[in-house]
Amino acid sequence: MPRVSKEQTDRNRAAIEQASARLFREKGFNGVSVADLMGAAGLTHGGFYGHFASKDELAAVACANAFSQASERWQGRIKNKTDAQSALHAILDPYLSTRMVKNMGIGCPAATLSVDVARESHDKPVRAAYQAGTAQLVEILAALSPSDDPAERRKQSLVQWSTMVGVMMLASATDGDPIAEELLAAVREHMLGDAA
Amino acid sequence: MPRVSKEQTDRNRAAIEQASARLFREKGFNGVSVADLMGAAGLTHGGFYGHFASKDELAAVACANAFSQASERWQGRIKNKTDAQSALHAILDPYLSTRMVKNMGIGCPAATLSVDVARESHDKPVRAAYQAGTAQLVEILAALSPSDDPAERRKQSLVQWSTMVGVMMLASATDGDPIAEELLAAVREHMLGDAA
DNA sequence: TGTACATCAGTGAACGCGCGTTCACTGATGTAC
DNA sequence: TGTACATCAGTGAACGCGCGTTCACTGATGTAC
Repeated sequence: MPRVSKEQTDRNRAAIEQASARLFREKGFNGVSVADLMGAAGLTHGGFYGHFASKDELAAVACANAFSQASERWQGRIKNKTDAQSALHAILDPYLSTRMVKNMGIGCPAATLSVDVARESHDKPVRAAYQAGTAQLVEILAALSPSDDPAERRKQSLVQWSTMVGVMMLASATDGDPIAEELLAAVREHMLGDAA
Repeated sequence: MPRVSKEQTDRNRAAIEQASARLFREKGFNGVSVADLMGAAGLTHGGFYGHFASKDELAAVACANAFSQASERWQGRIKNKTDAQSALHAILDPYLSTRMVKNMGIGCPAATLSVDVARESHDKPVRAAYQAGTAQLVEILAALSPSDDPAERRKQSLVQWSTMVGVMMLASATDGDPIAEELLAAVREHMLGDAA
């Protein structure tokens, strides 16, 4: 059947990256095999090394993509908001949701990949991708802080970020237990003034 | 060389559990083999199934132990504190530390095991252990809240808990980048009023 | 535009390796007398 | 208390399996004329 057109090759690579961004978040770097990833993209495992030098390299690409997608989604949600508070709400409301808790594959990569990245050695490319992605998202949050002082905005956004990521991971890990919903509700009320 | 005395058997089992509590946190459930665990306890892999029915069962035991140790350490730190604020400080000050960030093996199991647990299926014994441990620690925090309203104390403690766990994971994942220290400093200042 | 051929994306068997788990075996421990 | 023997904690080879990666091969794509 091979060979395949240049356009199809590009589409195949994109499909591998997209499947990886989802599956790595869902099952972790060690929880998905190269064959799984290629299968999810509709291919067989042997062709993998025509697209990527190693599974580690793909992990970095997939991580970067996951953060880029999150960043673009955030930007899209806030771009026609007139005040900082409603912009923050537009980010937090869908972020702090049961849907995100139940679907790690589409959830925040900062949460779902955090422990995987923390266990990677410091020279692995995926760490750089994670750090860059984190920096990107924190900057968006910092811009929405009401404070005049940039240092204060930065600090506030780092605390917010910690709470957001923490609650998503705790709620995922305790999913099925009432405490998961309690966590989400408490943080929603704290950050959104939400009664739901 | 075998067999071994009853006392030695108990010591061996304790050594396996202790090594597991550390290594699972450090490398994750899938990152450590049964042979690794037994080796760390000074034994060979074959004897494992005399102590535990499966690696999954040990994961649950190790998780429960890690939470119990954390809970006892917290209780010990607050037991001779006269007011709630200094008790909270006694818990948070060593918790929000670089030492904990750099040594996942001794770090908070709620943080280091969260994503591993989140990826386990709902009927795995380790999930129950994680949920019970979480409940234990949150109750300690809730008791230290200044509010009169129990529901308010509970909500505050859940938000605090999310922030604590989130910052530890984010700081671990970004360790080596300046943002890791920035995260820790921002949360310390937020929760402890710490200038360090 | 049509033909001949080189390229190379994808296939699937194969590589060495490490995994969780099983099991026949060993020999010190614990016990019965 | 001392001896004979059953027990069983720990050993290490072996099981089937899946992993990341390599590679000879295929045949449609892309190109040169």
